Amino acid sequence: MTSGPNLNFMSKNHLYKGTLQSVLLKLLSEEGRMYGYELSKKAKAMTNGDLDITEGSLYPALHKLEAQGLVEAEIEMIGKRARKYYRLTESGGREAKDRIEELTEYVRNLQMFLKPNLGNG
Amino acid sequence: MTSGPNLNFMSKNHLYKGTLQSVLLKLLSEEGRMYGYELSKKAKAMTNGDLDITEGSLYPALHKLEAQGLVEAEIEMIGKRARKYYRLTESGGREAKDRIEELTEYVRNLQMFLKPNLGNG
DNA sequence: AAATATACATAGCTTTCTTATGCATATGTT
DNA sequence: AACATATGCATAAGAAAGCTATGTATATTT
Repeated sequence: MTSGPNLNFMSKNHLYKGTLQSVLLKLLSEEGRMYGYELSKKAKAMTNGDLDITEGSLYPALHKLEAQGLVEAEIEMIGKRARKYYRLTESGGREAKDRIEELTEYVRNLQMFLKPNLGNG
Repeated sequence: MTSGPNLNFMSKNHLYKGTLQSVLLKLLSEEGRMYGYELSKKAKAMTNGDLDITEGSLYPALHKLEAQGLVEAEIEMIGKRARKYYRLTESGGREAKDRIEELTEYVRNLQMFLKPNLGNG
């Protein structure tokens, strides 16, 4: 690496704390069926490279969602490699809807907080 | 209170995880000089009642900001009661500016994430 | 061949926040 | 007067979330 240094230091992940489950549910509710690695890449792409979900967060989070009955998994072999696809359960679908609303309101509130004068604009 | 029950249960605080210091710095950068209790009330008012900064979060956070040299405190007696006013230091002012930018970008990214099709609207 | 990307997983740690508790004064209600 | 609520600060103990580090293995690119 002579020319392009890795800019992976100083990620802004800390702000996303508390949003991870909601983010995963949102993606699954749109794409229908995704696997872990795919989820993390998609999340990153959709947040301008800001949200870098590490494996240490991602997989435990997915397992937790599964344990809560919000998603269900299915392993698919791609050549010799196993891929674990997740999709929302019925209750997961309802939960996703709620979480997305909650996230949306949260964003609206943060925006109001940042620009109180433009709150109703 | 016979008619209006307390709706203090089920706060949505969890989403705000990671934003507390930034929120405090933002308020101080606008108001110039505030005390703890005032900060928590103002934050709540500015987020539609959503962000309820408890004392157990608030005071340790302020102490940490002080230890980092970002704010400085001054005790003022109101009658017999002590009030601790905080204001940004010079480096705190710079930090506040950075944090506010970061928060703004974060909100922008979350919004893009929630409505990718309206991203450039 | 070596490096990087894909793909999953878990243990241990740190940070952040919540709950619970404590103390004290001021104000409003009955 | 008594009681409840609001104001105002503080800390200890615990929970929750996420990060770092590590492990394993296949696929692709250089």
